[in-house]
Amino acid sequence: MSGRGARRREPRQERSRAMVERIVAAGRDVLVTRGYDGASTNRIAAAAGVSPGSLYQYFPDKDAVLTEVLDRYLDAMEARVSRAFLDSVAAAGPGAGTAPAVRATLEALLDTFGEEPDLLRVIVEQLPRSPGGRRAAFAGRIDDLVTTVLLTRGAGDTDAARAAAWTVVRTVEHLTTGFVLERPGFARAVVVDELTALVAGYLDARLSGGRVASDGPS
Amino acid sequence: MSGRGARRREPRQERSRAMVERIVAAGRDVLVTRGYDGASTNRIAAAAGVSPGSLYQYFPDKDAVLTEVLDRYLDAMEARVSRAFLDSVAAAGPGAGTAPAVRATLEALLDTFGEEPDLLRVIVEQLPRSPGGRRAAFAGRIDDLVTTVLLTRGAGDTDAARAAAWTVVRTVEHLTTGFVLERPGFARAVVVDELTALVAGYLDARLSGGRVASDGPS
Amino acid sequence: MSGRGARRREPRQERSRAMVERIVAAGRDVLVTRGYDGASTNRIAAAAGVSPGSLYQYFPDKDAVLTEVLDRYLDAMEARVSRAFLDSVAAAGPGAGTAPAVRATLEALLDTFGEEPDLLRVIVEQLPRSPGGRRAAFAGRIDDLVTTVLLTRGAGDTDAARAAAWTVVRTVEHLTTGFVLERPGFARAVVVDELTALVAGYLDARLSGGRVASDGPS
Amino acid sequence: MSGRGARRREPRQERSRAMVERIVAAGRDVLVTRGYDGASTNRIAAAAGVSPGSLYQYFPDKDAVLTEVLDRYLDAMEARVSRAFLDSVAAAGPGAGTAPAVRATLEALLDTFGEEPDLLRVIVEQLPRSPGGRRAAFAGRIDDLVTTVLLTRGAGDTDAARAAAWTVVRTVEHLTTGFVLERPGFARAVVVDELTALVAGYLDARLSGGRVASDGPS
DNA sequence: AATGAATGAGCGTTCATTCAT
DNA sequence: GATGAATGAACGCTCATTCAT
Repeated sequence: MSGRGARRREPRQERSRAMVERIVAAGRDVLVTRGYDGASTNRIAAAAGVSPGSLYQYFPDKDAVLTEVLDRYLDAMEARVSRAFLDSVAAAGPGAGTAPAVRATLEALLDTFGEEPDLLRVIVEQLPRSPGGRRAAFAGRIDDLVTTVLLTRGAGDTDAARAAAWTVVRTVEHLTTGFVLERPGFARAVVVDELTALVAGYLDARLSGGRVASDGPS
Repeated sequence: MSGRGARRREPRQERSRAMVERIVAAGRDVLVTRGYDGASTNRIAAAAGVSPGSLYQYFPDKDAVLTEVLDRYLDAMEARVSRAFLDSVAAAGPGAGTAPAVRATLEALLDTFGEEPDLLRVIVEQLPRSPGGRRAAFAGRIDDLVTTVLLTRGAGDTDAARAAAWTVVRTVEHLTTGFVLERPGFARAVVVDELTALVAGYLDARLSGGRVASDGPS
Repeated sequence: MSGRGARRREPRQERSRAMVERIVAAGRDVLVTRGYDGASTNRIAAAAGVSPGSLYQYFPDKDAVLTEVLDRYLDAMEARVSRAFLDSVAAAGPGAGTAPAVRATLEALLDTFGEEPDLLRVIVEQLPRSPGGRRAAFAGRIDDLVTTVLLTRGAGDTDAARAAAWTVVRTVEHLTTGFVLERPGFARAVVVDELTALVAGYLDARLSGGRVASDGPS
Repeated sequence: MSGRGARRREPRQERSRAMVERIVAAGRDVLVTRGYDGASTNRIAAAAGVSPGSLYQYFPDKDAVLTEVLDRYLDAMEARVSRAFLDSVAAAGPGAGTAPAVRATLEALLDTFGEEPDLLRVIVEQLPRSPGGRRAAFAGRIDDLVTTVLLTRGAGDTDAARAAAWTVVRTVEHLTTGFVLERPGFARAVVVDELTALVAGYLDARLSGGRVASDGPS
């Protein structure tokens, strides 16, 4: 995961595609069962029923395999999160506060993260993050999505919306995954309530009257 | 970084203490310059101007060196964060909202995290986190601190205070480090404003009237 | 040499088999030239003209290489010793005393041990013996062989035959190897005579009249 | 144990002598409890309550310590074995066969070897023997002793006596230690009987009529 | 004499990667 | 393409030995 941006070659044949699939699936399994340190190329190739040499036919190096595993997880996440967010926004309608949409989004997120906690854990706890890497890109796209919605909901200028989006996206991402992985001593309903209060309160203030900070900005 | 709690021996002599210092400093440097994977014992020893054998007179294994580097960083953090938080609370006084205290704490946090961004980066991005490890313990102690203050400020029952503390601590931790490491396209003052709005709004609602969620709890 | 029974993988190809041969041969050479302590994996690999990694494709650990060297020596020994013993017994015929058979066996043994005295020396002098290890097993099988022959020759009960076999096997093994390794100041013919007298006298007494000890047993 | 003949310096002072004692005692203990591979200089020094540097004040290298441990064991053995042998010879008187003396010697030997089986085991199974080393010298001195007695009992020429002594000494040594360490499935009394028959039969033939080998010498 | 901190060559082993088949 | 044997640099760590104090 040394952020060199190594990508796999595009397979041209059906056979090749199947091989890539097996390798990625094996990479995922080995990653989950043996951890990042145990995810050696030889082990992944063996788990895929493929020779080490073949692995290198499709992936330039070890990181590329794990990057692909991560990419797929992140792509699936992004699709579900985007959809859940947009559905929630649509369902809540324009009139009310943001709380219903936030709450619905949170529920969807917790459902999603809870589905593969083992993979989530190894990604969050063991996979090195590269500064300009996939996770940053992922978050950046969610930022854009939320920014757009905020702007349509009457947030002030673009910069303010971006800042607000950056803030809530990271907050929600970190606390939902944190809840799933830490399993702190309170119920899921509690986190949902708290996070809804936290985020909806913030967004409502941001959207209605613009600047709020009663103690004056710095 | 296997949280088995391996600790270095207590040095008995000034000479020994100096050696430990050199090794820890070298560990820090190598960690920053070569990353977690590049932080081999031989490299750390060489950077410290010391033989590999000497390293093992003071540290039982490789993890112990990096754990010590992390511990020192975390201990310093905890001291500064705790102090900044308590000072901010005291300075703001009981009457006003929480915004001034939150803002002051955030400023202190950003100052602190901004001092060694390279080390912060490698810690956040590359060091494996173990579930019961030092970083969890660190966060747990900050949770306790904030919980206590919330209770003295009129939060409801202990459980509610704990949930609120868990929420704001993770939010503030993640967003302040995120700002320092991501360098998103807006100014520090903006994050401070946004985070102050986010957190103070949440806490004020939590402290004044108890449950707030206007859309009804789940 | 930790008798955990680690065995090498079965080579699948001719190429592989050749590699195993080279490694085992190199292990033998290094063992003989540098001694047990000098028989490091890297040295063996280098002597075999092979990388350390290759060694570990065929042997699970260091001990497995040396165990294989020892096994081959012992297997060859056992085959030759068994054959020589049985041939000698057959050639001597049932009527006469045991002396001719004993003498022929001794000659064969001294021939055999004298062929690779360097390897014999390092095995006897430097290789750790584990109580339940290969050497014990080797001796045990020879014990069985001799026991069987003694029983067919009219030894008393099984227990007596086992004790007699145990006695003569160890005696012969130790004195023949001792002669080869110590090179005491007398000729090979002398040892053969003395050992023949020692063993044949004992066996003849045991086989003819049963208990002999004229001073009375304890 | 590389047979380079390294010896410790002679201590000149009482203090020094005490230190040597502690080191040797610690060497013995560590050897027995941790085996040959576990008997590192640092461990021995620590067990002796002495610094590694001090150990090297009295012993030129690691082997010298273990050699000293072995020497003391061997010296004690030699004293006891010699005495037992000579006492047995004297007690049996000149008239009878050799059986009573052999039997008494065997009993004494088994008593002696049985006293510290742990140390005996590690010496026999793990300590490298050097060709011209202490154990050879030990056996050589016993050879001389037995040779002398055989000559006084009417053995033929010196060479014949030496060969007979060499033969019986190795036989008795190997089988008595073998019985103690192997614990084969029969009683001590059985080994005593068998060995007595083996050795006494041989010696009686050698002493009475000279050459015996009925099948003709080679 | 005595200490014990310091050394550094060397150990057994792994694994990302290559390349002859 | 696909294989899998082969590579070799590097790893974490040990320990006999030295030497400044």
